[in-house]
Amino acid sequence: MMARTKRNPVQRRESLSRKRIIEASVEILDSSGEDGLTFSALSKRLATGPGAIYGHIANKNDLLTTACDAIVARTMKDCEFGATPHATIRALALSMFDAIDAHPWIGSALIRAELHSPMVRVQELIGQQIRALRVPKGRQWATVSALMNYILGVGGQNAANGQLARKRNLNRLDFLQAVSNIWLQLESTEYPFTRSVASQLPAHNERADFLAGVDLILSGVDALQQRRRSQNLAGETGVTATQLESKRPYYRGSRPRKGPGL
Amino acid sequence: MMARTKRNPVQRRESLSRKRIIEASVEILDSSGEDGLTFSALSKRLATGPGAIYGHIANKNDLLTTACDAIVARTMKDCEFGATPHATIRALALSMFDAIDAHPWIGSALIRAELHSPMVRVQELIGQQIRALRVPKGRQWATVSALMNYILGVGGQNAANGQLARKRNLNRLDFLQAVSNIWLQLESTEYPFTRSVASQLPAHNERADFLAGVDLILSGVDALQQRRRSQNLAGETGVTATQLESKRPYYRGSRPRKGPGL
DNA sequence: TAGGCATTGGAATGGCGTTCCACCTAGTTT
DNA sequence: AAACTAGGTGGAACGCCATTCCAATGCCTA
Repeated sequence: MMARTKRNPVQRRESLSRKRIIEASVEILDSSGEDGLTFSALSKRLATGPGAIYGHIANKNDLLTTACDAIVARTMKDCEFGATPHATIRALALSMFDAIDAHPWIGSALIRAELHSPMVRVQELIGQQIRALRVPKGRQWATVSALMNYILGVGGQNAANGQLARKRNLNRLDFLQAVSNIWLQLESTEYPFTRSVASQLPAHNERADFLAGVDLILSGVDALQQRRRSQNLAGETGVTATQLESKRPYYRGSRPRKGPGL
Repeated sequence: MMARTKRNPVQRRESLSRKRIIEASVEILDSSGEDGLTFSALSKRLATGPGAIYGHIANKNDLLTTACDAIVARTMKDCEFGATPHATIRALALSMFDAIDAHPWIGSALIRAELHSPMVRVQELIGQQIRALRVPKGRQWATVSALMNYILGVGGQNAANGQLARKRNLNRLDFLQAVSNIWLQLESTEYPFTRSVASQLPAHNERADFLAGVDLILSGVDALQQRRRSQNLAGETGVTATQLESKRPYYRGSRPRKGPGL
């Protein structure tokens, strides 16, 4: 029979490892952006060939997701807990906002990521705070979704703006001015709101506005909590089921692929 | 001198046009997914060569953004207005949710889109409702951001799940079961919340939960409005400025590119 | 020390977005 | 009516990329 004892799956020299590959990927992503991460660039930096990398990583998606997860994990470990659930959520939100700003590629990587991995970390921490706020079970999911999507959405948008500005060789202010001008040139009859916001755009503070949104959602949580308490309701669903027929029979498979098992 | 009379910029036969190209793109995207849209597939369908397309479209990004915009514009035109701003926002949210579900590629296209175009349409309609609710100027932007990011974020996530399920040849229920199982296998000490939600996952109703999130945010809007009224404040900023030093000097250009002028 | 096999790395592959340029045609000029 | 011309057209070609393949390598086990 063959060897069954495999304490270490072979540990050669300074050999390749998933960890080393991810570290190198993060370095490349941070220095050269998303487009900079290619298997040839990566293998050059690791002094090897592209083929070797595939011994440790499934494909580029895997690479991006894992790199993203590394940053998210690090961010959430360093994130300070606040005295109250509200404070903790705000702290987490700001940490994520800054992390995405510092590593803009996270934004798009989070989308590509397949359900588990990075998002779940965020979901968990927010969820714990939501539980601490005694939000009823039936509403927890929607509440966490609202917060998580806001944080990742606005964070990603902000980062995308930064990348766009860099591509155009503009600094923050010039970029916002340019956007403002474009918005001001829209049809005033069709775009009254956008035009009215346009002028405030260059002066606005991304982080302050970002936090204001978090507070808005949190105040919604509080309001529903208070209403529930004063009415002494079970409040399990909380959904007024309006227009709730789904229009399609949902998805049904056609094109088979391989990919790692979920 | 040369000809200056150019009534039509030349109209050959059934000639190519930006419109025809976008229509064909949408058809391909809907039938074959995001990966199916290639310039060779597109030019084959249009009975021409890839080069001809570049006379009307800048690049693939342009193609995707414009196709996305076409769907968003159509969706918002068909979207019914409600009796109240709340009702209108809910109707819009559901319309977008369904549109993204029907055209899953919109989700990723919206991210790639460069600031203007599709997002602005959504932003405008929500903004108009927010104004109708008499939210003070200083809070409008954060409010619209919260709603828009929630709608597009959750919608995109839902669509991504659908695509993932299709790729794995699973129907909705089996897919949710699989995700639920993965979540249940997480460390119970580290992931108490995620585990607690996992069991509810297969039974949950995406659209109901989605709407619940919209209502959550709207209730936050209402709560802040009532507080403002009862306290009779101007409430211009509404941000309690905690931890608001930005850590980096923001972005500063390095890599020049070409691309169409903003 | 000898053998075996997982790891390695570079060459090869197929496909993509994009560019290039010879051709063609509609509209203008003579 | 015939020649001209500018710009739309389409197919070939380019460079780059993710991914695969396989011969060579070197570590572990026996």
